[in-house]
Amino acid sequence: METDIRQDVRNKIQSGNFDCAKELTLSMFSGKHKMYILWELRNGDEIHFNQFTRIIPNVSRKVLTNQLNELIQDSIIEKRDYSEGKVKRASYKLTAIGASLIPILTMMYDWGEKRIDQLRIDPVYQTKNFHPDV
Amino acid sequence: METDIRQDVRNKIQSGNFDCAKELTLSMFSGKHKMYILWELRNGDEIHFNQFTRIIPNVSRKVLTNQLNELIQDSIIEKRDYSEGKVKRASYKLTAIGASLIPILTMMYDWGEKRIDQLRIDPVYQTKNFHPDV
DNA sequence: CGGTATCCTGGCGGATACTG
DNA sequence: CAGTATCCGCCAGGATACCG
Repeated sequence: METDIRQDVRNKIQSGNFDCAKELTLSMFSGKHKMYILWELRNGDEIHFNQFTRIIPNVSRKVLTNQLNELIQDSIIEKRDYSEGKVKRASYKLTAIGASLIPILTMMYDWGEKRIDQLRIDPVYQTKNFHPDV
Repeated sequence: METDIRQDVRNKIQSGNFDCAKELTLSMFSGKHKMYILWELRNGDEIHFNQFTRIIPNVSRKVLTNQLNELIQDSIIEKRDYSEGKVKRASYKLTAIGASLIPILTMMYDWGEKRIDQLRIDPVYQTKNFHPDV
């Protein structure tokens, strides 16, 4: 099996199969906390590592590091290092490429908001879809 | 753990936490073959089950059924049953809600195409990002 | 402070065979 | 034809502890 969509898409591209445009885009933010990270960075602000750990509910540092590194590898964000001696300090912000992804997230945000409103108003969804066997 | 983003988002919404708009949207097409399915349906066409099995590379019927059913539960697609006697026949097409998702996929497609072009032109990505440790 | 290193687990998705 | 049923392997992501 391969559930790693990033690796999957990379392999396709490297082997000359470029028929995966949507999948490439999806793979940019399909990690569990990536949308959250990108959303926080959307204004162009720099955010420090420990800020993320405080903002994102229940992320371990390992997982956070991992998500950030993947975003860096994909040229979506970039890291700045402020370390002095033993005290490390790092901040992250969007690259130009990453910034170009924000409109998509905004559309997704809008779509989701509207859909949530529908779901709150129309209780049919609750019974018909949230409990399909009723 | 819970990697099931659909369930995750549902739980949030049902428990009154509506702060997951983007995640809800993402959860609509984060199954492995869902984007492919939606893309094929984007014109409003009806597509039969076995057409999908031929179009999508290497899907088992179980997985395909599963992806289709999740999309139905989420009111993204709807099923029509043509069965006569023992011979089953089913087709699937977008709902209005599903159709409203297509512009997002289109944006993702466009973004991915542009990004792929960049990657083909700029070999730096190959060394710097596809092999981060070089 | 900002990471690594280890170990572990739930569940997605694949393979295969059976059914109406 | 269009599914179920069953079994299984893999890996993202969580917990925890250590490091410079």
